[in-house]
Amino acid sequence: MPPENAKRPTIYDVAREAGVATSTVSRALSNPDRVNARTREHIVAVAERLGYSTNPLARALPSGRTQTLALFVSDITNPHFFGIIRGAEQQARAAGCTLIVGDTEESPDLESRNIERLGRSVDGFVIAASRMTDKAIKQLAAQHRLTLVSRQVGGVPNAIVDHVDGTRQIIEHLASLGHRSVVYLAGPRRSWLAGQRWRAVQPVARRFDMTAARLGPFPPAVHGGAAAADAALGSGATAAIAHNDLLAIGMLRRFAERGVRVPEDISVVGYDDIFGADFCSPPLTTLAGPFEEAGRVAVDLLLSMRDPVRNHPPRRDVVLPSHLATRSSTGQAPR
Amino acid sequence: MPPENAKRPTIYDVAREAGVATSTVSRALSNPDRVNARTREHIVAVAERLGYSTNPLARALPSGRTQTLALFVSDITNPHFFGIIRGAEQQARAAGCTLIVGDTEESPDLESRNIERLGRSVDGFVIAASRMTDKAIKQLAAQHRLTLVSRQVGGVPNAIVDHVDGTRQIIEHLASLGHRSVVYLAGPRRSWLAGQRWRAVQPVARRFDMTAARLGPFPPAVHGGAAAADAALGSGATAAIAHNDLLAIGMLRRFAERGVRVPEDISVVGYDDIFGADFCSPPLTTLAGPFEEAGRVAVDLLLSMRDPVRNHPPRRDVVLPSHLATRSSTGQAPR
DNA sequence: CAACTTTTGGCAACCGCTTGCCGCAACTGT
DNA sequence: ACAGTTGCGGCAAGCGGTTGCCAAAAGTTG
Repeated sequence: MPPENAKRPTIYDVAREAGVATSTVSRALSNPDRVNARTREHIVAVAERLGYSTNPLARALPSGRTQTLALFVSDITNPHFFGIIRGAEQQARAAGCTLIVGDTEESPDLESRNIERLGRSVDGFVIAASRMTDKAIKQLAAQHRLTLVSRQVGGVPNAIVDHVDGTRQIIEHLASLGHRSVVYLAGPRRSWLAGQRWRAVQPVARRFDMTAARLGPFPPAVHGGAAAADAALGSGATAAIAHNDLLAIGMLRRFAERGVRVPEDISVVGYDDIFGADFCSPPLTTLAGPFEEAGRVAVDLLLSMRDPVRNHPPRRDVVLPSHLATRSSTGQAPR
Repeated sequence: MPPENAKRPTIYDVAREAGVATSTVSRALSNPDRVNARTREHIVAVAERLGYSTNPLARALPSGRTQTLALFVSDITNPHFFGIIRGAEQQARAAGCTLIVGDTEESPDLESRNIERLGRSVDGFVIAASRMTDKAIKQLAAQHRLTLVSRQVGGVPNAIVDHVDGTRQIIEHLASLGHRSVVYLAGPRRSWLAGQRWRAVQPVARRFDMTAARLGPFPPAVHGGAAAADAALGSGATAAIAHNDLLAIGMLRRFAERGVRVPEDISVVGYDDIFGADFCSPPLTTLAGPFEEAGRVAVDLLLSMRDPVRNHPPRRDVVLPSHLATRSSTGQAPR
């Protein structure tokens, strides 16, 4: 028996069966106040009996509203995005929307191509950790409803976790442990966060009279850790700040291989507090943040662009607080 | 400037501009052989110039084909599903389809509700690690195109990793290390895999003259590990097989807390070989499998249901080979 | 050159639902 | 009792494509 063999009932079937016009059925179902309570009940009962359910495509065609949102993440295999995905999905569901999750595999091209492709069938986009240029984002934002996570571009609503303040926390923590020289292992060149973080490292390091160097870029994945670890060691710094936890974990592994003790010989810090950061060895000191919340906020911003509320100017640049999860990968600087 | 203010050109605009009928435009774009090469080129050029792109919704309405597939996983925060998601997405993209990924949060209700909700706007469903009953699945499969990952239900196409053989590998490995008693820490009652695995444990254990016990169910997450570890210890077994790596990692943590040495005091094995299994401490022995492939196959099966090929009966019950990733969490049985 | 086949393009009817506008009937106030 | 509201339901025109059917044009054949 092939599926879908029996045609599903339409609004016409319901109308005929209930002895009313299709418009009445439509209104009874989606605009309840517009029709008499008695008729509505009757229609609903008939619809129920026939097993009617409205076809979202047909509904979306005239209105252009699909009740669907899309979320793109730069690497779906990075547990960091879990929180964002789950938060976004919850919020979307709460608003009666479906969420499409897509992986753009670190490719700005794939980002814009996906957006172009889905443009008509989605009410808006959230892009997490976009790898596109500012210009490309602005251009896309002029054509489509768009919000960002972990990225700020003039005029485009976004939600970020405060990594500038977070970086301050990291440096202060390292300073308090007596470190005088720190190295930042950078993420991909296209990553906005990578630039921001490095820019945040410098002034704070200066304030604490530490030397700071940047190395990289490295692929923001575990396999990038080996090269990063070797480079960090070569730099002579006593503390290493990795672009993210994936990279940090890869570094820890490499250090273990080479017999370098963490934190006795070198301290390591990551960003994101991903799954695994608390049980790698040694457990990783890392900057944690409310990423689930960031996902929720980004969807909220998107929905408020779609359904603008009077006297309620859309928020932009929502900054969420971060905090340092201090674990054993950081310790007293070797003297 | 509000986005979407300028209406996008339709097929009518292109037709008018090119001086042909809409049907010709439609055919030129989607059925190239049906129109003269010269006219086609002209139409394509005009379409290009106007920035026309076809509205997928309008296209989907008459045909019922949306070129969209949905994948539901039982817990999107379990890294195990990464591979499946990525594989499915790649295959979907290769076929020109969009993939919707949804999290059903271990709830069979959410599974069926989601399917009901998306039924009309999607060409088919893949469910990974479904928590629904056989009956519910069969019923849904009669109404919708549906394939499964990590689940077998009579008649419904599916892709699984061979956990029966995998379980044999686990037991043999433990037997070879001198273990005589093993305990299986079960996953959720609704998990089909949990049942299958336990059923696979028994005969093999018997063959090797080991005693086997089952405890649980435990939530298949890190936080379920504490209770599981305590229970395993209480059972007196020298080896513990956890329902999945999340649970196993939680157990390792609890053992560490309680000062129980792994593998000296007790050996631990998991399933799935997730991100983190190789860097927890001790690194986890676990059953690995080609899950990315499983995701790909499930999408393939789905597509072949949608576009049946002559003399090409649909495959079902695709079984992929598994292999044991042996690490330090298993060792000689204590005498 | 007539008769016949094959291309090629147009007409118009859907696909299933929403919504602006209209008219009827019941209700209101004087 | 009559004109003026108001509430409720129906008509029909879209939304933007696809496609079966048909006719005109072009090509083929004897």
